[in-house]
Amino acid sequence: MPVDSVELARFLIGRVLVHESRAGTTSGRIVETEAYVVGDAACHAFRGPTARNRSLFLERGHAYVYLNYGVWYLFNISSESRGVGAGVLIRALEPLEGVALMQVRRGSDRLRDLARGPGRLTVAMDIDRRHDGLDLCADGPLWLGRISGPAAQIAASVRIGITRDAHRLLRFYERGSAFVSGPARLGGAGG
DNA sequence: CGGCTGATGATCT
DNA sequence: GATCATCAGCCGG
Repeated sequence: MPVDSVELARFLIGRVLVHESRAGTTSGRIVETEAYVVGDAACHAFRGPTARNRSLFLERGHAYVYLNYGVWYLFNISSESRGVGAGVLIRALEPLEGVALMQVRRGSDRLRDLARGPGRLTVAMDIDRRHDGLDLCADGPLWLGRISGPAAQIAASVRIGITRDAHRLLRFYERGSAFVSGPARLGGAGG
């Protein structure tokens, strides 16, 4: 696993996220991420640890899950050494296993929309605060698997939905994927 | 497809 | 009391 937050954000594109829940197993291929780095005013850890964000300060590879807008859980992976607050937001998955279960959880049959967007993917995968702080590289219900499919062509853009440090190109996604969230016009930079 | 808006509640100041 | 790392639904072209 890369030592740098931006490297991790790129490294995660194409890898599989698996949740083995009581209701069944769901998994998806990560197609979109955003890095929230050290010294980044948009990062929740920017002002130091709190009860909510403490998982960002765990060794890289731990889950940070928080409630956004009082409605949606957003799933991140801590990305630096223990004591350093930074992480990678998982923004979209291409559904692999457990599509039928995802459809039930999401209340929708539309494959493309099941896990396209950070709030949708936690619903489809049934990820919430119970998973906050889990080591995603250890034995457990939620874990990171290997690369799925051919090597992805990765593009970069500005991050979505933030106002501070908004100009930085810290969003990464698989070029051409139908499962990437956000307006298409944000695409185009890098590769 | 792009643009807009209300919902909604934990968290932090 | 302000601030959100969003989403579904609605509208116009």
